[in-house]
Amino acid sequence: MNIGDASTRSGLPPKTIRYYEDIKLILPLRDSNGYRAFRDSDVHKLTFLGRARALGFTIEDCRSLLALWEDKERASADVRQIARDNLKIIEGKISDLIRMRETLSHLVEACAGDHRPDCPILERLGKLDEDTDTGQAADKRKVAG
Amino acid sequence: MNIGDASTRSGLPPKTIRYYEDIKLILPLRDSNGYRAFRDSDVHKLTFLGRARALGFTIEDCRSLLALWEDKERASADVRQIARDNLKIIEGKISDLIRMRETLSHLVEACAGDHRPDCPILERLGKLDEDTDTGQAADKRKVAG
DNA sequence: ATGGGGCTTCCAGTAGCTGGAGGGTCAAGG
DNA sequence: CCTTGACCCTCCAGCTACTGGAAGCCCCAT
Repeated sequence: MNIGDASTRSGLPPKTIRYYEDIKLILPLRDSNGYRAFRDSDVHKLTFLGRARALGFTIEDCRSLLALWEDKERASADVRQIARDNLKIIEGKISDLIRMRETLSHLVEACAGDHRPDCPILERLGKLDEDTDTGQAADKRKVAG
Repeated sequence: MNIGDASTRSGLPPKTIRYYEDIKLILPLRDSNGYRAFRDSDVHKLTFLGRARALGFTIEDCRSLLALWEDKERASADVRQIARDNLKIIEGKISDLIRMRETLSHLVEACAGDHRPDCPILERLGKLDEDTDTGQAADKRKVAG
């Protein structure tokens, strides 16, 4: 199976598949003409990767999950730990984003949005006195986006 | 004022400040020794930028907002439009992340997390039959993170 | 033989910084 | 006057997870 078919079946773009080979997440065979030759097991892995990525797992998480997936002796606790860590990260991003949404939606509502220059949004961003810093919880964490 | 003080006052790391100068968000003066010389207005802009970034605005948004902030003839509608677009993006990210959290938390709960290899998480990721793709809504949008 | 699509590699760029090397500057202390 | 240490400078590289594009080979149908 060539990369085009593997792409269709796994739902991942060819570019992404080549990238995954590059970083050694998959190791497809090669035909004599140099074309990648995907086995069903490769496609299966790609599908796995697509789903894991869609659930927010990083590439390195995926590498670990894939190894655990292939290890029939694995302990489910290992998998669960990775998933829980990811869940924590996702929850952190959600609360950061919700805080942003709160602030931003209040500001948007407060802004007349007409031809006049008066704008609570800019006032808030430029205010000198108060500490209007909105990023308290976003200290170390990379805020989603 | 040197970059260290500007950093302390604005809350942004020196590296970030240099980067902002690099991409021309700010244009501090220079002392004869080559050190950047920050005016109060520069620090004020940096603070503005820090707050805008904390609210999820992109660098290019920030550039526009800064221009509007300086333009005393601006229409508040222009500011509001940028803020609303950002709000939409944030809301999209939130719903993607909430979908991920849903799926992931169910899976984590379903997983025994012990020494045994049975694991619903891996089963779900590797399943062959059903379309368990979780990323329907995340098509084009870059899912937060 | 020619055309078109698919495949290959490699290079560069995206966003928004961050880390580090290698070196200049400045004020205080000995 | 010299050293020490905290600053500051520039430039290059790297992070995540791809994506776009150029240049060129391969294969099949007409």
